[in-house]
This record gives sequence, C-alpha cells and structure tokens, in this order.
Amino acid sequence: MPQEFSDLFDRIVSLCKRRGYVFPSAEIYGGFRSTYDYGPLGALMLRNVKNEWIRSMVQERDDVLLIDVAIMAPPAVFEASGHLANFSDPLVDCMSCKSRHRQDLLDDPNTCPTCGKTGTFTEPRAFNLMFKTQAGPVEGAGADVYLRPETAQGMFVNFANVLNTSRKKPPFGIAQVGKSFRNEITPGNFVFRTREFEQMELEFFVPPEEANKWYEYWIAERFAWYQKLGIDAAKLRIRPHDADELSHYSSGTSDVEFMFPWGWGELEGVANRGDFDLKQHQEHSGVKLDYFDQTTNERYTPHCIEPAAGATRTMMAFLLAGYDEEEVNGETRTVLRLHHRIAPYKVAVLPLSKKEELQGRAREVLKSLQPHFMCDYDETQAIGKRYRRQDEIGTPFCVTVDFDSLEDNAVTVRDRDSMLQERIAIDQLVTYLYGRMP
RNA sequence: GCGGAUGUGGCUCAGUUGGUAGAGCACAACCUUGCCAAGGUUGGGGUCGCCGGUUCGAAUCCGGUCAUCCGCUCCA
Repeated sequence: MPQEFSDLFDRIVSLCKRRGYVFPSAEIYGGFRSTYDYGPLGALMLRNVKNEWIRSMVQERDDVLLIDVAIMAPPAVFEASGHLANFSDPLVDCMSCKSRHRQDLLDDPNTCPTCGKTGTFTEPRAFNLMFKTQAGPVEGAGADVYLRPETAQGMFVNFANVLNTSRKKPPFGIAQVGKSFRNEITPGNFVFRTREFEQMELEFFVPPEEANKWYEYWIAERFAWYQKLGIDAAKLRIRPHDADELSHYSSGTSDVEFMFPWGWGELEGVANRGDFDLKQHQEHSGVKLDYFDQTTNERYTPHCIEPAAGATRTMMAFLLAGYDEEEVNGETRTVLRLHHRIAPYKVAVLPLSKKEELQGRAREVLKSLQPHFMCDYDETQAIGKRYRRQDEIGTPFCVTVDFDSLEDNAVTVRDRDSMLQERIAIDQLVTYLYGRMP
C-alpha cells in the first residue's frame, strides 16, 4: 500500500494497542496468529457497532426478529448448506518455483502455470475452511461438530420455529449477531481478515416475485447505514459481483466496500440467495420450510435476501474513517471523529484540578450522568492534556468541573470536534447532552 | 505455505569489534499552574519474542521456533 496510507494505518494500529482498543491475542506467550482481543475501549466500541446494527435492523422496524443460535453445529447442517462440499479447496505447491495453486482451477493438473514445469506439484492438500472438533470426550466420526463459518445457517435452520412463534409472514426477516470461524489460509491486515470474527447478518424472506425489489432495497438501506454513522460517502462504494465470482447459491451479490489504506475492501455483502437455502434444508431434514399464504391459497418457498456484514471490520472502518490529525497552536491534535453512537465513551468528566472539593463535585456529576451515558473519569495531570487524551479516543464531550461550579452549579461542556465550550447548569446537563447526542 | 525484512521497558528507538541493559515519551507520587498536551523533584517498570547451541562470558555469533510487516499464493 502507498506510504502515506501505510503510515496512517500504522498509527491507527498503534493507537489501538496503546489506548486499549485492540490487543494481539495471547501476547504474553508470543501472540496467536490471526486473533485479536478487544480491550476496554474496543469492547465498548464493538458493542456499539453491533447495537447500532440491531437498532437499525430490528428495533426501528416491525418486520425483523432477532435470534441467537449456537456456534457449534452438527455436520448435517453443513451438508445441507453445501459448506462441507464446497468450502474446501484442494491446493498444490510447485516444488520447483514454490508457487501455490488451486488444483481444480488448473488447465493442466500436472503443469505449473507459473514456471511451466511438469510433474513438480506436491500431493493436493484439502484446505477445509471450517473448524472441526468433536462433542463429548470420545473421538470418533459420530461426534463430529463444526464451528459455524457464517451465522446465516442458524436462521435457515430456525425458519420454521420463528415462523410458527412470531405470527410474521413474508416479507419478514431473521437477524443474528455473533461469532463465526473460518480457517483462512492467509489472514491479515490487522482485524480485517481473522479466523475468528463477528458477523451481523439478516436473512430477509420474501415472496419470489419480490426478490429483486428487496435486493435493491437492502443494498440502498445498508449503504446508507454506514453514512448515517459518519463514514463519508466518498470512502464507500457498492460493487456488484461479476457472474464468475458469484457463490453457488447466489443469483446476485453486491458488496458494500470501504476505502481501506490498502484499497477497496468488503464491509458487507448483500446477496440474493433465492430459495436455495430453505430448499436445501427442507430436502435434507424432511421438514417443510415454506409458507402457506391463506389469502391466495398458495404455498411457496420464500426467497431470501441476505445483507451480511462483518462487525469487526466495520469497527475498523469506523476507526479509519474517523481518524484525523490537525494543527492546533503549532501542535498536532489527534482526533477520532467517531459518531457519538459508536464512540466508546460519550462523556468524560474532568475536575479542573486535583483539589478535593472539585473531585467531590465532579464525582457527583459523574454519578448523575452514568445512568444515561457511558462515561470516563480522569483527574490526572493538566486539563489540556486530558482533553487531548479524550480527543484521541473519540469521546464526543468533556464535562469540566471548576471552582465556579461550586458556586454557580454549572459546568463547562467542551465539544470534541469544534473544541468550543459552553457553560451548562448541572441540573440541565443530562437534557443538554441528549440534545447534542440524539 | 514460499521468498524478503523485522522482533530490546506501555510506545518510538539506541546499544560501539560478544564482557552483569540506556534515552525520550508514557506511567505513579509530590510541588507548581489552572480551560486546550509534553514546568520542577522523586520513583516504579526490561525473562533484550521463545527454545537450544558455541563461548570463561551473548541483546550482540549459530540453529530452530513463534509473531509481525511486504511480495506471491489463497479468500466459499
């Protein structure tokens, strides 16, 4: 990637580590490749990303239901979904030029397309991208289980359960947020591609003739979501898949992509999955997975539109999009311009100095805000330094308690982006902050 | 998985031809100031990624390993 972007990327990765957003996993043991732990700030921010997704996809609608499905599943689920058959690639290495190829994509399975030599390949090795383990203490084929490679199958498997208990009818959706696992050959780019990651997926079931309409609807809806939460439209694009990159189940897929430092990268895929999944599971399980419309007396298998987003890489996109440096009084101010819904802390309460009476009043103010907002509290060092610290972690507002506060029962509220200050009465503070952070 | 580079306190790095680890920043305490960071004093903190080898002695040499970055390969 270009130097200037690479530097930016390094600074953000460094900030994540330094300020407690993201740590490498098992770091004291030398690290564990492709896994990351979310620190005090990262855990809050990741949760905010997921909550905003749920707010938009579930809370603010009446046609989507949230579920939470087990991560472990028996082989039958993935036999039906096609993952066991399609989710592995036979790879061969050329012993002459050390290049690696997918055997099934070679024109001639014995000739290396890189160096042209024949008969230099290793035996093909299957890379199954699913994690496999066994349930129960005894190893054996009968006890095989898989960690889900996507949350989607949980919605298809529970289609009948949800339909029977919710009194919904197509068009309606089932949503889920949770961890998925893929044995990626080459993870990398920080938290962008990791073997353990978190997804936010919606399976939206519609009458077959409405599939295209809803496909377009969800592309637009999801594209708008990122912008609503503060990512500049110039850093986003929608990219329809070419016919040759479509999945086996999909009749149309469009990615929402973000301009990462190394180029455009997928945040979310919106796929028109047709009736593939319900049909597959109906066939394999023998359970009817369709819908009977009593008004038309018609029975049909709904088609499914799937907006599937990566929570962890979305969090990373928000960090990258929000990162800013500006000159203030000849010094560089680092600001994470995060949308208030995404920011780990909404408010930092700061006593102007370390005087006990100020700290006491500041803690009272803190207590009054905590039921409403995730708050930070900091009484160390100079006030200016503390403002900059809060800027760097993206806290939208700082509330400063000074000596006047003891007399006039008001505090200074300082805005992260403009650095402007306003004097607000303490008994109006909660209302004021809700007004600034709707 | 292959090739290249890298791995020293929380961070950024220094460490001379192998001889019992340093700086700046950060952090803690106190003093000072009191609304936009790096004033003073003092202090805590390092298995030099890990394992093994050579050596009287290794952060410094050798081997292996783990991790990171770049390139290739791969990404349903």
